Amino acid sequence: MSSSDDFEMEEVQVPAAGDGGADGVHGVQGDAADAADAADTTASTNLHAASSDDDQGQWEEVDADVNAGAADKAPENLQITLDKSAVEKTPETKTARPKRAGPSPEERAARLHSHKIHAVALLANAKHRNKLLNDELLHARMLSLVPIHYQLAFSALTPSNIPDPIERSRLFDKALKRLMDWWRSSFEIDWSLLTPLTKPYADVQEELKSKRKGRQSAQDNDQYEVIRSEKSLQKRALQMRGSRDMSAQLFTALCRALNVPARLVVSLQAVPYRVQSQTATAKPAVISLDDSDAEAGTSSAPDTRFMTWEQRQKSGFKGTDEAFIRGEAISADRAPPIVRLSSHQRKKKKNTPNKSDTFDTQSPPIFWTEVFSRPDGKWIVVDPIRNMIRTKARNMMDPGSAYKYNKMTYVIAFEEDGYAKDVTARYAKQYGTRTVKQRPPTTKNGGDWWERVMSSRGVARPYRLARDDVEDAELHQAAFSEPMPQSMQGFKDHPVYVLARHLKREEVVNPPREIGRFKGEVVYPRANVQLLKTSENWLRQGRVVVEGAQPLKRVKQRAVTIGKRRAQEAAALAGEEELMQGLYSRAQTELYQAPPVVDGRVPKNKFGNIDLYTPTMLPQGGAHLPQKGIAKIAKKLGVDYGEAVTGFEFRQRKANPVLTGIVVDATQKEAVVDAYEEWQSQQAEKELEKQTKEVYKQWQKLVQGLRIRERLKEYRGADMQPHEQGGGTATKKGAASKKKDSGAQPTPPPPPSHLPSEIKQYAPGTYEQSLDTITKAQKALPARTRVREDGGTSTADEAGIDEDLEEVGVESDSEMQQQQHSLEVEVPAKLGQPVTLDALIQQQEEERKGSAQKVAEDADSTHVPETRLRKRPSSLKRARQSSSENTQQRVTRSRVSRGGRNDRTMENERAVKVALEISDEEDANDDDDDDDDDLSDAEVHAPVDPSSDDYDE
DNA sequence: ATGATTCAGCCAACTTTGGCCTCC
DNA sequence: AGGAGGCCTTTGTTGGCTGAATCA
Repeated sequence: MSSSDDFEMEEVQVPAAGDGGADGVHGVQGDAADAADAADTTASTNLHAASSDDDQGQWEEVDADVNAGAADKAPENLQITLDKSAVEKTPETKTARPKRAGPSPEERAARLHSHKIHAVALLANAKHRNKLLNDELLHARMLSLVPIHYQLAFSALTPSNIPDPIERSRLFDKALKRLMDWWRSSFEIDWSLLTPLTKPYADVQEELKSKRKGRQSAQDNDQYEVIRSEKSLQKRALQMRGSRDMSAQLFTALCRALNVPARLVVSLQAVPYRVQSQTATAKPAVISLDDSDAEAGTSSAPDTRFMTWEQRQKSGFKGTDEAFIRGEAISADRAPPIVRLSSHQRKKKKNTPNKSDTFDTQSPPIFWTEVFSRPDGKWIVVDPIRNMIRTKARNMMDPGSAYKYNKMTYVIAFEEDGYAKDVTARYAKQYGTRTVKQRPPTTKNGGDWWERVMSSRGVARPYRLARDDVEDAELHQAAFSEPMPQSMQGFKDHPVYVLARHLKREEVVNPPREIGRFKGEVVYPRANVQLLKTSENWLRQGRVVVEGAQPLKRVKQRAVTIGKRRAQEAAALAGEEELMQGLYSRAQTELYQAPPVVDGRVPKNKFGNIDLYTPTMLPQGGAHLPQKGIAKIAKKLGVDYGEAVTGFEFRQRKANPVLTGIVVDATQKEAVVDAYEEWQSQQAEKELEKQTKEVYKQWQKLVQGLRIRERLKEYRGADMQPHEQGGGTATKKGAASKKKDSGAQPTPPPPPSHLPSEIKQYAPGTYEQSLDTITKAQKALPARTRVREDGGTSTADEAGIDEDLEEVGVESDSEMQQQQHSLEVEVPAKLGQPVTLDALIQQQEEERKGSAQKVAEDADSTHVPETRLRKRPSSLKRARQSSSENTQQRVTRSRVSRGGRNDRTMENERAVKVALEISDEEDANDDDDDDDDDLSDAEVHAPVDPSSDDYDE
């Protein structure tokens, strides 16, 4: 799909640039078509899409040139010439690569993780394989194959037999050599078996993708040598046949069987995490082919890279092993993928001089053996297949840049005891220049990932042997005796050498000892590179620059804060040169010694506080009390203190000190802390007291309101809703019910909410007063309410209020606290949730009664019950919410009381509910969301919901 | 052909002592 | 009225890295 976009884009652009040459246009299309084949992945899609802007820019530039030239020349001529060049140039730049083609941060991370996981998995695999090699039966079987005199040659090499270590060493080598010869002639390498070499990341992704799709991977497991247990090894040992890797492994086992300490060495072929850069690696001629594969994720299946040696023979590939491993066989064997690979390139490769037509086995292996020479006290490398012993290990095993799919990055040696050691330095040709740089870089805080892996439990030997020290020294020597890099890139991040140009802003070579020159530039030892900091930064580390020290380097000052910025601007205005700041090395600093506390006086800085970036900065005789709010106490006590600045926060280009407690005279510490703790407990008490008071107050309000209500009821002698009469109070409810009940005025006995006429018998002021009180009580209730979802109904709570009223006064403090607690747990969000089942049941109960009454009073209004039904839940809900102070204990009691419910309690319940309902409606504006069916609301706030009028009649 | 340089894009480190509003 | 304390809000610049393109 992206390719069609590209296609269109090209077609539009070419004419836009003028009457382009036919060849040029064709070229563009062809390339676009190639891209169509290639652009399978979204990544490449994006890359192509991203490139369009750049292309456009180029075209625009061309146009500008046309215009510029138009003044001098005839436009026709111009169009032709410019167009030609433009067309020739554009496809090149376009298809070559978009300008910005680096992997996304996500892909970068994925690559890095893949690399790490792969490396660790390979390490674990090798560790396991190494363990299998210790199998005693395997050893016995192998020994049974080895002629006895080979065995005796080793066992005879004792210091008592041959006292001269040199002679012993010579004989050891000789015995080893003979063993190798025997092995080479006896063990048959099966070249048809695959060795898992490294692959480009894109190839791995491709492979995974096809696996996910369920497609059978072209390279099946039977192409690999599957080792399931020791038995598999024993079988191959008896057959004396297997892969080249198996040869190395079994030879290691054989050495161990012969009581010669032997290591299994493996070069881990982890998927590279870096994008293969064209310039970064020395690439063989096939590179354009391979790269296109990698980038576009196309065609050539990964298995081509792993063509077996047998396949290779059939294919008639005549190149060298090296060329074969590099993947050149692909071009000879398979149909070339759709990439631009000119034929002369392929010919050239085919014409590479053949070393031999037979399979030469000189390519570096993935597995090999190290044998410990006791007479020398050293590990020596052996490769029976290539008949190599004690050869310069670097030249022997490092595939260098010639092998694209055999990369030496981690070389690990597993000893018989299962512990591993990184011996890469012994084998890598360019350890610092190349090999180490292929590993994930060390992070600032996380340290060296690979070091951590290699020092982890089960990998590194927890104790050290004498030979470890010898070897470490040797490896160190190997790493540091590496010749100087031959390129500028080689010096970058080199562990041994450094050029001045690669120094970072805050780095300096001190002392600047010259150890060589590279293209006229002085080469310094990396060991002499020092990290510098400004004096302020050293202070943040608890150090100060010693007096008289001269900065080792001066750099431009960074102006991040407004203050610094202004200072710089002022300096610029004054014509002064840029503000510079000096950098100092750690050696130029000393530990900061704060002025001591004298006579209880804490020394302070110019801001009136005390710098305490590190614990070492605490003044002598001082004590740091980090408690929050302790400064107030110290002040009250009259103790001198300084607020401790432990860091800074940056906001809006300003640095804000982070104050963490105070510093006081150490002798005052206890007094201040005691006072602080005392104050804290007082505070806690106060807080509790306050809360308790508040709870009492609220209860008081509620109880008062209800008592007033009770009294009103007594006045009336009936359970009525005086306020519903409407009149001067004009509550919403009243207004609503007035309208509703207008036709049923004379009908006795009316339900509480529908008897406006009787209200007139009471003095309106009394009603208002009582209503007001109840409303206030209601409002005073905490905002956080509870909606019970368990078995207990909230209406039961309300029913129980009357009984509970008597108990309120005797609630103990602990119960109060529990109330507080339970209140805190409740989630206000529940306010808006639907009514519970209990509430619905209750509501239906109400409904039954209500409709009976309603039928009596308002025979023709069939909508009313429905209205009430719709209205009830919200009212109930609110009522329930309002009475939320009821604690768990109270609820329990209420449930009990529900059992003995009589008419009177029912009445009370209803009364409470209605009362609460009314008061709620007084400030019910925010309830509109859940009460979309609230009739009275609709009437009072007229335009809220016109449709609700329909329910009215 | 190879390596050096340049460029673009991106990320992460660096920076290092207020001011306003509310509550008590 | 005044002081204390909480809250506001997370920048902008640049060094350094990577990879591609271009130059030598």
